[in-house]
Amino acid sequence: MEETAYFEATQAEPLEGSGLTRAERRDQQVQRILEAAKNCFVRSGFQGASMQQICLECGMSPGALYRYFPSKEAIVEAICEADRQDDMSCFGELKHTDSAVEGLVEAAMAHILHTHEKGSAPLFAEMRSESMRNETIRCTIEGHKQQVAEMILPVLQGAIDRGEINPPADIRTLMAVVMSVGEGMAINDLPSRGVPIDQLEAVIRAMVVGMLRPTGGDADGNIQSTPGSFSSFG
Amino acid sequence: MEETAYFEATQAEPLEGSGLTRAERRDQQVQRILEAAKNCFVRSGFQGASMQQICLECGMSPGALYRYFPSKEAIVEAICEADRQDDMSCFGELKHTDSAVEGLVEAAMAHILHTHEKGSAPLFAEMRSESMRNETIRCTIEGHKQQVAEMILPVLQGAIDRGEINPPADIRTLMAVVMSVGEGMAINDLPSRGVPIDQLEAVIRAMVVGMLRPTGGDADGNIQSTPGSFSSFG
DNA sequence: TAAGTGAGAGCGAACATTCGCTCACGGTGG
DNA sequence: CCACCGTGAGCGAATGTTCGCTCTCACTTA
Repeated sequence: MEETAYFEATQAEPLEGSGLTRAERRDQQVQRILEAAKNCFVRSGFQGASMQQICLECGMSPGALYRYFPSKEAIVEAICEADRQDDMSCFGELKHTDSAVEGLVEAAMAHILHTHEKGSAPLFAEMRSESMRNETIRCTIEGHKQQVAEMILPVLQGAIDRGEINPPADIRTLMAVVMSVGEGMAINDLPSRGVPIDQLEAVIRAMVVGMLRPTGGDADGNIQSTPGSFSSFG
Repeated sequence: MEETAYFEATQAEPLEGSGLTRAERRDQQVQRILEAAKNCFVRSGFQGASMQQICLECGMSPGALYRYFPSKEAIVEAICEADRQDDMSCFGELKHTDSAVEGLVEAAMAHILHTHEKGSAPLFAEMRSESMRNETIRCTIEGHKQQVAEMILPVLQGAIDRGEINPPADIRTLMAVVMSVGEGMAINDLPSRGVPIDQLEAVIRAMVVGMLRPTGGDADGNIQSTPGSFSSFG
């Protein structure tokens, strides 16, 4: 039906027929609706926001809006899909890392900062609770989680196989905890609460080190050496 | 029969057990409404659940229900308040521990298991997203967090002062991360996803050890003290 | 003890809104 | 000319809440 093509050209210039294809203009309108709906959903929640509010926010009549989306639910789904796809971009560089600890730390920090900058924590919280009762959104979220897990897992498994890390539990449990922890910190948007980034990173690194237990030679893992002799053998 | 559903549930039964004061009966009715509303809210969300659904669930007419709560919002607030108060019970024993690591691990496990058994993760997710736009609920949640923080903080601060632990960041950041991590794991309800409890505890302990850096412990996370721990190995 | 009383409990139809959504119709670019 | 874009009044259903009513029961009074 509708494609949620994700163009960087979010500069939805007001409706001028200035040299735009019909398809281009259509995409532009879709984007306009999505952005307006996102604002409304953040403000009032999926169920609390009304179509009238969305119409008002994007300057369209109901009839016009319903030419682009068949229902309110479709808008919600499109927004969730786009948000999760955007969120995934943080984990792209995970493949190129050779240290499991640093890879996880970087991914966590990227995720936290990305969520903070985009201000998408409220929307994610909304998605999270909506997923408890909406099948489609649950699938969207679960699919996203699955994809993220499939990026993290080989990194950890590889490190285990090479003997670089020695986690205290099987990898399935480890993954579950890692994902939950990441979600908890992203949704809480710690930077907005005045938590300094470098301090945050230090705690996260310590946490990751504790969970993964890098064996002896973690060269690049610049763990702040403590005066109190923090032993790190496996 | 079907049409007089309200009458059947309400007036017939309590008449028998009339060893009740008016005030006692009133409390009983309030509880009945709260439980019914909780079910509805878990099923459909705060905004999605209608007063009619709640009325049906607790076997009362709208008129009767509105004698106990002035508005739907008041019911939501009462439920959030009760849920958070119940949630707090997990952290009561934190004072009696002498090991910061074991205290945190026990508190985390207690919280996770409590949330799992009560099945309150969906309600908490709902509260979490509602708190983004509802002032009263935000205060309820923040107040709860504050109280939990005030139980954890002195344990950590004491351990730092005594030189038992050496965290990689200041205690404010540490607290923020600990709270976020705890929330992330409670809300994800890992036991219900098949994560074994002992494995989960092992990872959490390793995580806590990593964050707190006990000066006397070894890298396996086995702390010598605290025989009262309900865990075996890590 | 018997009759009376008033406040509270409960019912459920009805209230004014608001909801998501539709449709007949005017406009416009290709 | 046709195919699309956009309008906005309006649909039926559902929303949270109210109100006039009946009934019950702990209480007073005779």
